[in-house]
Amino acid sequence: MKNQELAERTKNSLINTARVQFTEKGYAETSLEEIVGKINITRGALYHHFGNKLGLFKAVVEVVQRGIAESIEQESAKSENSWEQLVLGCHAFVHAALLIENRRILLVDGPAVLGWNEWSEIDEHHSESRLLQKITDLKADGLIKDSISVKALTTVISGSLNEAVLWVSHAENPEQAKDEVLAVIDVMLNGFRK
Amino acid sequence: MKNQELAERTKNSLINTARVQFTEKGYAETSLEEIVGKINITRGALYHHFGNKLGLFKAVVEVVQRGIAESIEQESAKSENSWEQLVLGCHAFVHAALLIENRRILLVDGPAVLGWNEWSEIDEHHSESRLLQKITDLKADGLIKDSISVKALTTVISGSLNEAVLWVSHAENPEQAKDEVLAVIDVMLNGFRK
DNA sequence: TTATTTACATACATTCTGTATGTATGTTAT
DNA sequence: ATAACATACATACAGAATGTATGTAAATAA
Repeated sequence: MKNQELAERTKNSLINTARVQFTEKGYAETSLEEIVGKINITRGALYHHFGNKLGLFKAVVEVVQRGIAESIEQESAKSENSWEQLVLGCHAFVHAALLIENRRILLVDGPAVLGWNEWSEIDEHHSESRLLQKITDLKADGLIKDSISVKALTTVISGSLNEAVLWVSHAENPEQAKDEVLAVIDVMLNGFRK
Repeated sequence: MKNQELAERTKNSLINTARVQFTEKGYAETSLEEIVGKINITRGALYHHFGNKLGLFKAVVEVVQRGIAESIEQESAKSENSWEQLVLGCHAFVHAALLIENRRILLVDGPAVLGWNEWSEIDEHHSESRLLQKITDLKADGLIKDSISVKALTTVISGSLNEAVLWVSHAENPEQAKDEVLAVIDVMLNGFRK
């Protein structure tokens, strides 16, 4: 079993340093040599474990998504009220997505590099699926206006959160911007309530 | 003046075919040879006129943005009512962004390739500035809830529209999806109304 | 203990972008 | 009208990056 844990260690090292590089320079601008150089191995190891550059990126994306989903889960569990859980979840997403180690991969490069189909497939296993589930429940409980499509609403909310995070992160005063954005989101969510 | 119009023709050809290629294959996956090959010139001409690959992409983005902005302008002008103009503008954006020749460049590659700063700089000269202006006016006229920040609201609306378009374009039934999304957007906008 | 798989390294082929240079044609100044 | 210059490209080349094919030592299985 010494071989397996060695492999596991190299894979994790690759994912971790790749995440840093992808975050700092973006997918296209990071070379694989840059990544393997940081941990003193060669591209041979990388190609052995991940097949190609995209394979490594997907592995990084998985880690990022898992982290976000966990944050949301944790935060929204702080309330018993179903509607409050939605609000808490949205706020948690904003907080988590704002973190440097998540932002670019989650909001910019992820969708662009992987393309819509592959991206939403991954997304649906994580944060977006949580949001969809919550909204489906709220709709079933009659807490959301009847005229509204659950999937369309999920999309609209998700999109607004994404763009909001990007704006906040580039605002002159990010703290204030975050407050403003969260306030707008609260109003928005309330607008969908029955 | 014969030289100038020749140059203008080549530039337009490059922009047009580049737009097609960028739309079909994305920025990273299109090679410059592919573009110049289609119109039987060499990369020399391309580099002469646009400096580099990014320069050509920016030129394409400008064209796309201008088109979208014009659609919005035109549609929203169909009403005298200020609030209706906002709604019409949002709907027009959805329609325009859904067009194949705009979608990918506007919603996926544009922001990812150019990065937030450069993208918003271009965006602020076109569609986003129109939206911001409209919302600013509505706020000044007391038609929007007081607690809401104009810039944050603009961001939220813009983000929801973007994501909505992407979802509609990949839906099994795009026509229905579009109707659903527009309905959600109307509800959302109303939620911000005072 | 021999065979085979695993985890890499090394070497190489290919494909891009970008730059430097060459050239013919158009434009301007005298 | 012609010399000087600028423009609009084409051509050739350098450099970087991905991906693939092959080699190898260590671990594991037979």
